[in-house]
Amino acid sequence: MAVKQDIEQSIIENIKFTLNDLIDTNALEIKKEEIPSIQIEVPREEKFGDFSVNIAMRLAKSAKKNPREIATLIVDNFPKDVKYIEDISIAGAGFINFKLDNSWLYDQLREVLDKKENFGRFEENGESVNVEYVSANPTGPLHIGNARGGAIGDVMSNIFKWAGYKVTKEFYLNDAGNQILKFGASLSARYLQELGEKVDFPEDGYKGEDVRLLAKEYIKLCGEGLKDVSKNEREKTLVTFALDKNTQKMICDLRDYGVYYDVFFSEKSLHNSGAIDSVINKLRENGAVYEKDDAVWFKATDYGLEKDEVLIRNNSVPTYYAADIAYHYDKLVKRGYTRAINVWGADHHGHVQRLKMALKALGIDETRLDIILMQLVHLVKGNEVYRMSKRKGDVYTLSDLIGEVKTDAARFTFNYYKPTTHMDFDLDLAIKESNENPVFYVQYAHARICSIIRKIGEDMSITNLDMLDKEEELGLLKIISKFPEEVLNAVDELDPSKMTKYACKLAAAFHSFYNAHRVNVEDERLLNARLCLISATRQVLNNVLDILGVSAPEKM
RNA sequence: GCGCCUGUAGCUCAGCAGGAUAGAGCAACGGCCUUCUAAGCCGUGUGCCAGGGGUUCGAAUCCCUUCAGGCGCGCCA
Repeated sequence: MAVKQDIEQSIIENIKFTLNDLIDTNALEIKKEEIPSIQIEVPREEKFGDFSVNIAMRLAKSAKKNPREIATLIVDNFPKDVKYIEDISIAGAGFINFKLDNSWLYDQLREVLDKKENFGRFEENGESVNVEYVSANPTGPLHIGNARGGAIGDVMSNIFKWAGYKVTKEFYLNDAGNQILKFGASLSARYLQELGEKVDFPEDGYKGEDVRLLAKEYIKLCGEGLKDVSKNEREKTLVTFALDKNTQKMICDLRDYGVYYDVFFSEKSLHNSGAIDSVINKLRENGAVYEKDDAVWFKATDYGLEKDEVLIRNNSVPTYYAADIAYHYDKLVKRGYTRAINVWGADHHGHVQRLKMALKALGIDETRLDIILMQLVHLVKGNEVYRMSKRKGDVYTLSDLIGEVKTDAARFTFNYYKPTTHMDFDLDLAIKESNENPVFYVQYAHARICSIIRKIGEDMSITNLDMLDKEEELGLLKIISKFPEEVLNAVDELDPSKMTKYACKLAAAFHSFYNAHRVNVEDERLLNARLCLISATRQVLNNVLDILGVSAPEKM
């Protein structure tokens, strides 16, 4: 627990104590059960102190008293000599504002220097979370939407780790189903075309150049032997070959992008292992399944959805939906993760409730599954709009992207906006103005600190911290103290952009300090104190950049 | 038609478990390097928080409704 959280907790406890006291002495005529949860916040304006509580206003109605009157009662009866609290005042409609003495900031600084790369990291909380992201069809290269999903998922995983969860990063490989059959037919057609045969290309096939290249490559490596085998066998062989190629390529591209996985989970394995049948049987036992038109249906309407859904088609092939239910059963029951987080494109939102209700029908608490729906990336280049369709083959790929924009900049940009933001990604701008990307602002702060420390040496003793009393020094310390709660906040909101925004705030506070004061001063005691301050700043910058998977350069 | 997301400064976006005078970056303009990295700092301006109703001590924030944009509503995934 960090210093700041301790203080907040102490204020809350003391207010509860005071309120109970006031009720016991009939100064406040309310029931103890009527006390709402006590909310504590940091006021926008410095002059309102360090912490603020609005409990007086919230009690006004039930206590039938003017908020300021209640605030006065609380303040007058608030315990004296609570650690760090210097002054309590009442302002506005009835806010109770707490002003702290600076010693808490110095304690905070000591804590950063003590915990170092673990400052902001929470102890294991016993929960395990499976974070699944990108999960693209391996029928073609990764596109820019996958790039956003990769950045969000990877950073969200890191945030969970810092917040004390045991994390598994997972990629769901969609290597089964209809689109694989289409992929096979496309490959087969290209294969035969390459060998000079006149065959029609399937209407809804994958028209991208990459499919032709895969066929060529197969011919080069394995020859023309598939010409005379059955269509079925040719397609199967080519698909196996191509999926493997594409999957390897995806893994490589993602690695270049700083995205690594713990588990690649194959959809096909669910079909082969009987997991799908087994989960459908469980649904059947729970009375959630019926048969109609030779197909097997899930009674989704019993769970508040608009219409029932097919689980097994009349050709006896399970749907993607059925596989996905089995997949999540595997995560939440067989593998026993306490939570599952999926990063999906917004075009899949219709699938969210369906999946959750199926889990409910299986007796699983569906709130254990959270879906981060990210809005699609709209790729623009000047006035041109890129349409991304794998089947048309007009794709701006992830490897195109990291060829033009540095990984650091791309990861930072994709995490600079909340997942719900509809993003326009202007390529010209991203490339041309890459120097204006806030990532450089943050990295520059880190490099600057390194430069100072290189110059004056790393030796310091953690003393004379109370010499840090300038506005910019205190401001920097306050931002530093916020880091742990920002981590928790990002987890609660499932929002990785909290981290980039925080990194920018921290860098800004440092740059302000840097321009206002020198570290390398005559007074050795002050020099030492400031060295502690920038050293802690560098540490926290390192920690937040670590979460973001962005490098912290020592020189720029 | 139904559902999800979005609408805040010229542009890109924060703020949305109701709270004090609505913020930041970019762009524009004016300052700041003979000493630690000017990829930086300091200062200046801008808002019918899409429109309209409601809820209450108080609404950008919650509810209803209208408008605008994006995305869904397959025995595709």
